[in-house]
Amino acid sequence: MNILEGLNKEQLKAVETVDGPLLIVAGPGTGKTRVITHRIAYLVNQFGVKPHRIAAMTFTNKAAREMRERLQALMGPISNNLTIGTFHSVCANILRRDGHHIGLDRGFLIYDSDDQLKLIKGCMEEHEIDPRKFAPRAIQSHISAAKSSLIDAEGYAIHAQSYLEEVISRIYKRYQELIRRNKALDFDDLLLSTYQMFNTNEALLKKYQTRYIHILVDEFQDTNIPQYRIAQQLADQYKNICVVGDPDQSIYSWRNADIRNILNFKKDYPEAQIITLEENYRSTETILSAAQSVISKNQERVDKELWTTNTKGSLIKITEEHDEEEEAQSVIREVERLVDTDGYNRSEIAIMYRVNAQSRALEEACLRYGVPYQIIGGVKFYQRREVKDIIAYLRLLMNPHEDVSLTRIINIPNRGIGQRTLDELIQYGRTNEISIFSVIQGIIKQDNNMPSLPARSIRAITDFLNLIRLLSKESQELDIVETIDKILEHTGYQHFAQKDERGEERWENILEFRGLAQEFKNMGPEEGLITFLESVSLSTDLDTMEDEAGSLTLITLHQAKGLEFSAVFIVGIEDGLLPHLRSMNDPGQLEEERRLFYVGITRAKSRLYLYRAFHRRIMGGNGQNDASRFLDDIPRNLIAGLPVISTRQRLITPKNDSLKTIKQPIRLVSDSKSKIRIGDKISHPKFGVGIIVNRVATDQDIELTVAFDKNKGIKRLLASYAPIEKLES
DNA sequence: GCCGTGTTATTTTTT
DNA sequence: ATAACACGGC
Repeated sequence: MNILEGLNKEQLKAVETVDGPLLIVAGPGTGKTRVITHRIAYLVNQFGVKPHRIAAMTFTNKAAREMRERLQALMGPISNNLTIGTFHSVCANILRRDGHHIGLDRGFLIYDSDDQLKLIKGCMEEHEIDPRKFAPRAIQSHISAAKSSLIDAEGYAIHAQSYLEEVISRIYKRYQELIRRNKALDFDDLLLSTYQMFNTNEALLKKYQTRYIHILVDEFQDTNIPQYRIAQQLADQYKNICVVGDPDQSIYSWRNADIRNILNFKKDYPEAQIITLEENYRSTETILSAAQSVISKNQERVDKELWTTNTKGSLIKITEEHDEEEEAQSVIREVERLVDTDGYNRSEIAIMYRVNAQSRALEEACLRYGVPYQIIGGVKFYQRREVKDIIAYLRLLMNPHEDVSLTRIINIPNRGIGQRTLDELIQYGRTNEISIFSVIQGIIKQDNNMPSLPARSIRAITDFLNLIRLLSKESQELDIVETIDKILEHTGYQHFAQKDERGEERWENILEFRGLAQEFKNMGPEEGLITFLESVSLSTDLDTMEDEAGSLTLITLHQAKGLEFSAVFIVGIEDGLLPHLRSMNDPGQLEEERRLFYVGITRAKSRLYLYRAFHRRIMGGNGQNDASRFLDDIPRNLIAGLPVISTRQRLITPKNDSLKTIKQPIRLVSDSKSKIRIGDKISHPKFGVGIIVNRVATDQDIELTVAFDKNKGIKRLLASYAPIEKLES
């Protein structure tokens, strides 16, 4: 198979330009991934570059996985030798291998922002800083911003000016001490430490520089400074650095992504070639030109004219609804119409929104109409309490001196170690700069000067110590799944998890977590534990998203980047939400919001729907939102639907509920369904078999409450919509 | 040490 | 409006 086949002129040029620095500016839908993968395959096949001498960095694990799969198809199993991953995972690997040069333990843990926050709170407590005066989250983001600017704690201290910076500086310093003592790195550390290690160890850097002949960076517009620097470091020997990005899709500045990297790239490599991909293969002409109109309103932007030979396609439909519930219902009805009459598959359709909270109304509507759906993000799987508990146990087996995890589970399930006792342990640990685990060991060995505790507490901490010791010992010879089982067994976690009312759900989550560990089962005990914990820390919901056949996708605009769907619904296009309230005052941030909208629009292949609601419950209150200013930027001739849309002012509705009455015509409940009674057994294509536990007939429909399988739970469905069938009992 | 109630912040986006 | 969190009583 010819790798160069079927590429357009620019794509071809991008693939064939293999020498020296290269910037590929790739608009949405222009075949970016295709170019990257073909370029890699071309390097290997045409020039005989060994796969292990090529590194490609992506933004998400999902993107990495996709790239790997495509390369596998293109060049077979040797693709396994390529270095492909997110910056974070690539750096984690480098640090596992060579971090000992800067005193890192091979089994270091990776802290997520939750762990980070706990540690920061602990530091603040130590320094007697009132969390009401200084929000821990704010401090956290300042520290993160500092690290993203390559400023370490010492550097920060030197330049701290204001009182706030003074405070941050103290916390930063202590935070860094503690995170090191816990043998952990946070996300930013993964990058910063790698950069610093290379900076201070020339021989080591040389080793990597010599190895990697080609460096590729995807989603370059969303890289931060350390990431760019690392890419530069790695590429410094051969200068074959290829970065691919689209400034118009830069939406992560809040995570310290620095769009100036693109400008700097041109400055740092004046000899760099620049190739722009402008032919869009994804969207209809209508959608593309709407996108183009929206983005062209940004001031800070290099012009780029996308074009397509695709057909005009349908007009963009803009719909106004009264409140978020009606918005959700209206969306779901249209989704179902697309499925029923236009032959769309639900998995080809996505609903996108600005903030996760918006998913709720949509989810409820899906449940009511019995529409199978999957929510990406939301309460993240690894963030669930029960899952984090088990992770904490695993981390302790890795390193019992890790205080954050220890404090988390020392009394979970309850074993009689209360706050009082724990405080005592923490306090002593702090003043003597030793871990809580060491304090416990000391007390039990009856070392001098250890805090004295009531006999009852001593018994409790002794039991805990023995538990951890037993588990550590056992886990040395067990694979990761068996280790999890031992944890569950010795802690009695199953009973603990199941006892409260959401118990079954929690237990299901644990079993799912255990299932995820299976993948690491055939590794050695330590290897498996390290790798599994790393994978848990670095992967997100999006990565584990498996296209559940036939499910509608609910997703934030941010997460949707890089994806495409036949039909896209963007909801909540209102001032305050789609330019988000927090971004409306700052022109720079406003432009980022517009880019976010642009990203959403350009996900759509053939149909685009834009929704807004007049009323939206915001933090309890009842908010009325104006239509988004961005709607004005879509030319009217591309829009079907409301004729008044161009004047936003007119869209502010009177307070009455007149719109509420405009409802979908009543659907008749079919005969077979109306016969369903309480106690009947029914089956549902997605939820399986369930039993009717309640039945309420309203004037228009029959609402059924159905108890499904334990992991699906209880759902309320409308008889007219839900694709259910009565089973003979 | 545990459980309940009241208070408070919290909601932007995530590797 | 919701959920985490703190405080106080048992």
